[in-house]
Amino acid sequence: MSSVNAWNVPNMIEPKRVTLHDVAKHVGVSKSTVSLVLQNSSSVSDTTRERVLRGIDETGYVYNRKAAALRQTTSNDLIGVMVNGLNTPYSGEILNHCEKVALQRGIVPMFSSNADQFAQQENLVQIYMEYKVGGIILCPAPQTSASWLDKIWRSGFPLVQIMREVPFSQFPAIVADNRAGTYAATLHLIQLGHQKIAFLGGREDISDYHERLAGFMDAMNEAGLRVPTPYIQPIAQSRQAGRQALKAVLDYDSGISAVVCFSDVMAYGVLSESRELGIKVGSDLAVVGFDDLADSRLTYPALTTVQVEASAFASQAIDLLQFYMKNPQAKPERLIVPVSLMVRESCGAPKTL
Amino acid sequence: MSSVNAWNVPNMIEPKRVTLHDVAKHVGVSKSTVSLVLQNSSSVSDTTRERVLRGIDETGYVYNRKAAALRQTTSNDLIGVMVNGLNTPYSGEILNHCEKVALQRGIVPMFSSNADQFAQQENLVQIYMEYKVGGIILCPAPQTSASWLDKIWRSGFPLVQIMREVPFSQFPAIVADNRAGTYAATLHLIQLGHQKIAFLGGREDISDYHERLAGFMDAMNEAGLRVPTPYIQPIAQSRQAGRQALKAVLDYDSGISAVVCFSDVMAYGVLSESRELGIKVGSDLAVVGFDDLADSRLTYPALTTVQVEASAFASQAIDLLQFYMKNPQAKPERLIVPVSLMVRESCGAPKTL
DNA sequence: TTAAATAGCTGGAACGTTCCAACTATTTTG
DNA sequence: CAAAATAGTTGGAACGTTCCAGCTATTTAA
Repeated sequence: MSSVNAWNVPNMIEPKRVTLHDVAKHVGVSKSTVSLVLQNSSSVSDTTRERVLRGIDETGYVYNRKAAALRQTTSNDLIGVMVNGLNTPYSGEILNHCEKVALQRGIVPMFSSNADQFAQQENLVQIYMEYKVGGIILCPAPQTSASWLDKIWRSGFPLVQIMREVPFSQFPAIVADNRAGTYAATLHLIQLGHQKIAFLGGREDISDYHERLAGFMDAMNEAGLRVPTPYIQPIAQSRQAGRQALKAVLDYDSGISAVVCFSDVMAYGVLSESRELGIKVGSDLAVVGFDDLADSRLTYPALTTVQVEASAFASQAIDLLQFYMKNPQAKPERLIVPVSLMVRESCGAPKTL
Repeated sequence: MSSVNAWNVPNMIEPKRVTLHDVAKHVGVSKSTVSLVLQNSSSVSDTTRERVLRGIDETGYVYNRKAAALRQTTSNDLIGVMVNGLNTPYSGEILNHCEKVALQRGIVPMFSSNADQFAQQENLVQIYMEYKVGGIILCPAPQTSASWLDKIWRSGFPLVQIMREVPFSQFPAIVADNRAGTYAATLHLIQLGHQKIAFLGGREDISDYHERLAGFMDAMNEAGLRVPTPYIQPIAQSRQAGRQALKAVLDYDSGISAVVCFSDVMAYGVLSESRELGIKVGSDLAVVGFDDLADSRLTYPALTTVQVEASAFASQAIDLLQFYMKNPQAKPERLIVPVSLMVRESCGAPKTL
């Protein structure tokens, strides 16, 4: 083994930190000049820039963002991004795209999750503030109030909501076209001849649930189809919940021939449960999801679902946040991410045609 | 709507930042005292602590971590955690548990992903250093070298590897008992009477692949079973890859009756493809995975798999990192996370018995 | 030819903490 | 009762940057 091992090398006691000043001395300029080089200032000649850059390399200098941020009046290279779960598939997509976009723009995202708990959200937003982030992207936990959001803004931290929004608040938000999505999905099922259609999953204390349910109801009402209360099963959203919800709803009415799921993950649960119950998805039961996770085209049968591009959330959220970081007084925008129904096999062949 | 809206409130121009000094003046003590209160120092009387705390509340003071960190010699309340993907299920579990553990200990994790690319890893670790993290937890990207790890250590940043480790390096690492895991899984299949068993998925440039493959080969060799080269399909790991790999391997030998998958995600792909091909998993084909994601007990059939507790990775990684932050010269530990075979339905009923 | 403008660089003050040595009461010890 | 120890508090010097106003040559304008 050619490499030197850590325990053979007791000199990691950091001989001394190399600072801007050290680089300056080494190169023979002032620290101000070195600082200007780091900031890509145009008022430094190419030759000195060259020399300083080399000096930085030779001394092994590493920039100290903490010191920099202390002096700077506004910090626009650090933002907080809080989702509702670090291990939920759709959030994962968001995080992934946020990181990509942020890195492209030279801004560093501090990721965290509120785990759908307001207390944790409060705690972590406090930490964001202590780190003096330039702004916050937030998927608000249940029980987040408009006045709380207001408090954050007034403390000087621009904030944009994603995926969900606090009811009756008017703060910047980027949400999917939830209502249109479930409407399209439900309409599609109705056109296939289904009449007894259930709506499975979601939490009643979160805005997107109501929007998606509304889209479903729109289509059902327009078609004059009845929706008995037990057809609606708002029992959170997880694979497990999907399995339970399907069982519950079929228990109530075994004639149900189609289900609209709050999310793809719910739908995966429905797929599993169907298989267990010996129900053939596609022919016996039509299933549609919401989100269009990468996996959804790889299930069998492939899942019909409403696509919401996670990358759109990510890039628009960062765009919008940066906008508010520059213009904190600007009018709050509410952006709608378009959706599109991806028809695959899980909704089956036409029944009436 | 009772709340005041942001755009009605043009006074968000931050009247002025409240500092330690302001709090001190407000309470009538020195800034040093306020600082001591913030650090929970025992050398401040209960009555003044009380007063200061109230003062902090009244002035709306928010702690400035950047300023604090600038003065502190060592920062042990901020660490970097880099996984190989923000949107891969197992990494999601790790992130989730890391956040939980970190928050309990009052340390803030900066999450990021190297996307399995060394260049991105280098870039982000540089940023970690610029933020003066106290240490780094890293799932190393392919092509990470021992000398690179050494460089990080020597710059004063303790680092522990998780899930994988750089070959021929001897730096702290926490890895699953990969070899024992696939050995147990393969042995189980052999005992069920299977003889033609394939190994699907994984990347040859990452350590865990070789360990898992070795465990598989151990069991096969011990049983005297042949493993033609095409039985081994190292084509990354994803649901898509799982589908492809199964097709490829059955194409080569349709007599294969069992597959050991590099990961659960691979196995999900195998499950989907089997269904598409009309192969009954459990009776026609035995499938085992690796990881035991939460979903794996909810698939149909439920997936037999090797369980590796993500929470163990998370808490042990943070433990170990904190240890090295305190004792940078300590001998590097290599911790093995135990695994256990979870027998469910996807490996089917005994064949020979 | 002189005044004004500019390009390039500079030293010092500031940012908001923590650390340190020192200071004052108060309590304990011999 | 004096000396020593202790509990509680304090001001000032760091930490490593950025910002600002100013400085010196050089170039441009009049």
